[in-house]
Amino acid sequence: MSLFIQSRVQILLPLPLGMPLGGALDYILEGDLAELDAVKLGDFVTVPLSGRTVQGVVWDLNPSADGYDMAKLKPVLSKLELPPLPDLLREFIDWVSAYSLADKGSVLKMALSVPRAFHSEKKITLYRLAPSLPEKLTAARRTVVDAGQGISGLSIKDWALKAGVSTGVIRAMVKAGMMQGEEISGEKPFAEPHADQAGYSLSKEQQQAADHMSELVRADKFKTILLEGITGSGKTEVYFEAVAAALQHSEKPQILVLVPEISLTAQWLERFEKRFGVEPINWHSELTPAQRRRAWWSVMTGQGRVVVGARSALFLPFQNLKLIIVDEEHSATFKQEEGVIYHGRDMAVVRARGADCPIVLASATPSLETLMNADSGKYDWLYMGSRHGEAVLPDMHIIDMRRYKLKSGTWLAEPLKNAIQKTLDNKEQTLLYLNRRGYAPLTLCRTCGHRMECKECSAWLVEHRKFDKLECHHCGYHQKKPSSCPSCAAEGAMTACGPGIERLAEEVEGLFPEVRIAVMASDEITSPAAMREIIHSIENHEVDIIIGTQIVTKGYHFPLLTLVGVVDSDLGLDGGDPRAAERTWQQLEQVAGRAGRAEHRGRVVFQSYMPDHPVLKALVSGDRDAFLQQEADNRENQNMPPFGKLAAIIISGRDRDAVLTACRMLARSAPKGDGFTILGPVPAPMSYLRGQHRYRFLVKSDKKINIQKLIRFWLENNGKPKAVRIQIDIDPYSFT
DNA sequence: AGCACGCCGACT
DNA sequence: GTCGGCGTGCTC
Repeated sequence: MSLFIQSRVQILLPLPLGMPLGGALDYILEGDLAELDAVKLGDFVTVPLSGRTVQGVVWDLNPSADGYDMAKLKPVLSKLELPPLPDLLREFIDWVSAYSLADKGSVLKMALSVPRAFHSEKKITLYRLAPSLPEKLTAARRTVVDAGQGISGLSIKDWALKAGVSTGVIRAMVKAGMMQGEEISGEKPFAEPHADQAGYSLSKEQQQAADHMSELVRADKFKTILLEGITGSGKTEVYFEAVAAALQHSEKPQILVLVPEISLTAQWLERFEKRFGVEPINWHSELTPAQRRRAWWSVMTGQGRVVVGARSALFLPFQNLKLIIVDEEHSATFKQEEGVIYHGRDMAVVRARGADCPIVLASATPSLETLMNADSGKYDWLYMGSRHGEAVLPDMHIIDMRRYKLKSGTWLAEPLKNAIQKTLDNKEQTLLYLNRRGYAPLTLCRTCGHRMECKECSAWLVEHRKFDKLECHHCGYHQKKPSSCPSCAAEGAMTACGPGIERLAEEVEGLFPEVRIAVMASDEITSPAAMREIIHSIENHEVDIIIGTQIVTKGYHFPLLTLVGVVDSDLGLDGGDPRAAERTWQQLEQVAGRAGRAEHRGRVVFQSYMPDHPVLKALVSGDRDAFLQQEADNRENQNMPPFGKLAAIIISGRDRDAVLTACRMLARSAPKGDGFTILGPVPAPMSYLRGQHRYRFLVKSDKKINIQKLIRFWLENNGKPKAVRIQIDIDPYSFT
């Protein structure tokens, strides 16, 4: 009779099934699956979808009956024998989808980005000694029994290893019934971190911050803490104490540490291992499928303790999340710009609120948003203003480049060259910072002025002499450098313009022929192992001068590094982006922080053509507060975040006319009202990217307006524009 | 994401 | 004539 019980359920499929309502699909539960409690929220099921079978997650057990035509519904085919997706993760997915206006299926897809995780799950068999054993045993079997007292479950291989016998002995014992096997579904567990071994000796300031955080961890409640510590103040060691507190405070706690670029954190991993005795669980996009499955399962089963990962780790199925740390919280890398567009730091706070656990935002240069939340008392604010140990803050000054005439094709002014020489004489290290990969950012024809541009993007092609090519940094397109001008055919007239770090390295080699140089850029260092190697060679003083881009700003600590030269401090200061100044300040402050982190006093030199710019003045005078206050005032006057809300709507497509038509349509139907304005359309910052034309609207509103609702209303009251894609970016990161 | 449907170019 | 290119649209 149970055959006649039927009920409607909603199943969310990990597929991008259309915007903006694209939610779960309706199916019917029938037969055994319709029995009471046979299927629960979060259960994994298989369902038919346009002729094939797909996996999905039960999202609603009692959907309103007026949805999809009941007669057309198809049945849920089967339930997979798996634990359900945790409630908190389901709620988080709902929240992220509602906030970012990305459809739920896409968000679920991120959470389930585990190849074949619930398909062919690994089975491992663990063995234990049988409760009663014969009196007489062979010598080998005796050693196994002696070694195995109180051991509950090991694989055959681990038993053999433990007892020092061959696997044959164990196998025979299994066959003879002296061992009992239990088949466990799942992956090999990760080692447990040791929280109780001694930590570091902390300064009084560090200890206070650590104590405060540990107390909040023990309080076991949602709370956001800004841990602000100047570069070199030892933030990592301090938040490790909060991690230790979380590990000690509860049963099977789980801890998430978000870092900006996981593949570049070799030093961080070493520090973690030193403190906790084991490696943490890594989560990032470059894991192999097997690594990914193992990490996901360890989190899903509650076995995994500490995960360190990129922003996507927020979507792991934690069972018992007790603490989140966001390291370098100001970092732009936390903003995901493709697919589901979200800010990892902001979503981390939401995740912590859902899990009702504390979250620590750590940075030497916190974002304006975070500082304002701390200032208003919404966040707890811990400040560490002194460097750990003997280290003192570096001495900073600006070189006014207008006073020096540089030979063409060179970028280092006299005072910086002298400073480098002096540093070399002292047997210390120099870091030259230039945030430009490649040899030269522009190649132009001296005869006709033709510029080498990407055909698919509105960007110049950057010369990479090392790889003998011109490359687009936006889409990856590359070609050989032409010997004659593609426009006027002039021979040998193609000229490199402007500096990239390769070219800077060339200049340095010319000036100091004897020195050992390391060039650090993302295209040179392609693996964590390569990074580790280069870091070690710097630590071992096998390098005198480091020439690097962005990636050197990430928390490295080199005791002998005493001089930092910022080759072009003005990069990124022009252009109307209101966030440019803040970003440049953060970047330069971070780079400057690399200097003099041990007993040697550091020195930082900024080369600039705009020495009076507020960013540089703030850096040199150390008067951060005045600078940030001015930034805050600017934003307030323009009603920009965090004072008002902002969203970008990007219309893109291969066919420019279709894009413009869609824009006109949207402009015509743009809602009007109080408390908000819709600006645009204008060409987006990269108006032609990967062969896609891109135009943008900006929606700017007061804080009290529900900007998501407004955008939904607008887009839903519009016919579906043809042949274009509409992307919504809530809280866009760059807003020119 | 798949998969079907559909409307234009060069092949036995 | 038809094989097949991939643009467009739909899936409970």
